[in-house]
Amino acid sequence: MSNNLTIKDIAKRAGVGTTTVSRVLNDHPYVSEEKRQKVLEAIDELDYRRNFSARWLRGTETGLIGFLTDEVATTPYAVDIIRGVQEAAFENEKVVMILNTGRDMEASEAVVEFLLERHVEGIIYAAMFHREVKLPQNIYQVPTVLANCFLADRSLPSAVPDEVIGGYRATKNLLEAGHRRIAFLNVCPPAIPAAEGRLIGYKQALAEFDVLFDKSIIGVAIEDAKANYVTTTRFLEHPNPPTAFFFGNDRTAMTGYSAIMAKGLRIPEDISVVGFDNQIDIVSNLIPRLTTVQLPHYEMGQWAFNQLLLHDDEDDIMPPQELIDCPLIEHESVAEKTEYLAT
Amino acid sequence: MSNNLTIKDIAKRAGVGTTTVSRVLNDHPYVSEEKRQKVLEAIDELDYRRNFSARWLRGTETGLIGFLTDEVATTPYAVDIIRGVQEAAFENEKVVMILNTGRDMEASEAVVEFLLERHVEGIIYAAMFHREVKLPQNIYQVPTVLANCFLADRSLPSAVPDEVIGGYRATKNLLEAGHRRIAFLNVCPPAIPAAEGRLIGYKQALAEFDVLFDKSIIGVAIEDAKANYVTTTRFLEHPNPPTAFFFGNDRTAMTGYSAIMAKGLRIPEDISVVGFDNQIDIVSNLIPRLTTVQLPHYEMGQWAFNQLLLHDDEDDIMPPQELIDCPLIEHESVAEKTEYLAT
DNA sequence: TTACCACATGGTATCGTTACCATAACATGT
DNA sequence: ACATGTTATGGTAACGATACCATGTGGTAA
Repeated sequence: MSNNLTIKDIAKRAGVGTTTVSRVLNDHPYVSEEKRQKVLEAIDELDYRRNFSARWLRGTETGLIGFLTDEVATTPYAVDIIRGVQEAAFENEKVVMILNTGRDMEASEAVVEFLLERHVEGIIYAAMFHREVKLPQNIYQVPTVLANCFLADRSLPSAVPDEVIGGYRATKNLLEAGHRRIAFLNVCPPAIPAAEGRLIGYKQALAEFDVLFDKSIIGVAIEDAKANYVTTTRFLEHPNPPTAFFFGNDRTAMTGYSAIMAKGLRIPEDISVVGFDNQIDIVSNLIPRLTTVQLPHYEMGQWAFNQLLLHDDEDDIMPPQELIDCPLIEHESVAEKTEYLAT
Repeated sequence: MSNNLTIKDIAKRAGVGTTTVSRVLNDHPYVSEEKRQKVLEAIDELDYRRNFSARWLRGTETGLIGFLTDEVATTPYAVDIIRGVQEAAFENEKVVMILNTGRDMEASEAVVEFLLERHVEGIIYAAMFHREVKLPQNIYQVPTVLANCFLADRSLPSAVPDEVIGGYRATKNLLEAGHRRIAFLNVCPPAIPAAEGRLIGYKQALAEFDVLFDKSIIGVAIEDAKANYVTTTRFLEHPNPPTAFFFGNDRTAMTGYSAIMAKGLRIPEDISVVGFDNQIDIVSNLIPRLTTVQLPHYEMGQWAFNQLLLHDDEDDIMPPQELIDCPLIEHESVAEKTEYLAT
């Protein structure tokens, strides 16, 4: 039922002034232990709850953080960004409003307006996949931090995955297992940071092990499983075929498994495989489970929130652009390639 | 920058009273077109935004809806429930606060308390998978609706998937393609509604086609890919092997693909497969794409929100328990089994 | 003794908006 | 002419919590 008690009610009940009640509620000093107890009892007995609207009205702070995204709330990929933000926010007594905007600017602007109307203290903008974003101008009216995306002019703080280290770790893992011919089905289009970074990491690892980069076993992973299947098959039929595959994402690795098995080859005995993204449902239901690289969604969310708390004061200094590590998650899809080690 | 304009400021600027401004803002009658224009101009020029805290303080309504869940925000499975709620809420000018609670009662109670402190108008409680839930007592202090879960005593409105029709559709699809031996790896434990319902649906469809229920090709799909792989293999080695599989979820179907292919069998030419859940990343990256049954997450979210809007007045009448349809999503993993049709 | 400070306490103005009341102009019906 | 109703308008008291100010106690240093 509607319980509309105010601090006046408990003040009366406890036989004190409203100010004293407020002091107890906010842990302010100058309240005798005796009265504090009385107030707490009264609160308990009447089962009173503070009205946060009134509270925030007085202080001009709303305690609201906006979480804006192109479509992250809709998709499973980056759900952990939300979790990261949420947990950090909860600890800081902030409330997160999650909204998604379409991709077009006008819709975004309207949603930002919605947040501004509610006087959010800050906005976190997250993208579903690591990419450059363009934001509506009105977002600058409130502190904003980006997660899993960035602006061309770097005018806002931003956290993105360190794709290079991810690509490096995946490749190095295969090299250390003795593989020297490692096919790479990179994500695409090639201009996006994931594709660029992972390729650099791949090359770095190869160079470290004195393996020449061979363009003929580099392909692209697109959003069409059939096409990826064909690409994988083609590489397996290469005159000098790879002994290992590095797939740009776990979904493609999954399709790759099919192609490899269809050729009568075993994983990892004949072919080793590494993926990227650590999509848990895919990774743990492949046989054998897929070794992959984790995208730091949770960490980006946490970083973004904490950045927002700081952001308040500092202003025109260069906004930080954070690269967050991508750890390797090892499972059973990589095996030693002893013949090569022997050479 | 901090822009602390109030309706007083625009009242002054427009040369009218604050009441008139408020009337314009809320589309109330009794404002001349002339003054309405002046006010709108002033709002535009000063780029004023309403303070929702003050607004809600006055009206006692906070416009807040709490979305509570055991772990849905953490997992990709039921993300669409959120989307359903969110979109309905946005249209109704409500703000959704998403929070997750652990499984234990004390944590839940604390999180509900957090929501109550903020005077939410209602709570939607969602579960990650369809199951019975127990809720902390304090949740009854505010209208609450359940999505993808239910209470033993049915004391709150609830929307759950119609598992029976789902199981029926999946099985019927295989029967219509001519299959008569259909292995079923049901979800488990057997006491959960998903397992019970789908089994009933499976039996119903068999009965309709005069096929006897054969316990020897019924198994369980557990959260261990290896074990499911073994189960699938075992069924394939059955003296009278199935020509089709109905897997209790897409993850298990995915593992099933591996087991079937490892036997040198083709999908769908030799073996037809149907899944359950419509987990998009799995469904569309299997080769061939998996025919499956959709869980109505989005619809449950929408239903729950709309129910909350109604719930306000009605009280002790029996709270509705809604069964929501599970449509079949057809892809390429099912093929005609003409031999059987010929018999 | 006086002056000053730390602690304790409550009254009240205030935050920005809207509900309510009061006022006024003008039209309509009797 | 007068009562009654519709439209327009603005002043002001709430809403509930907190910041600020005022007051009062007791203790300690000068």
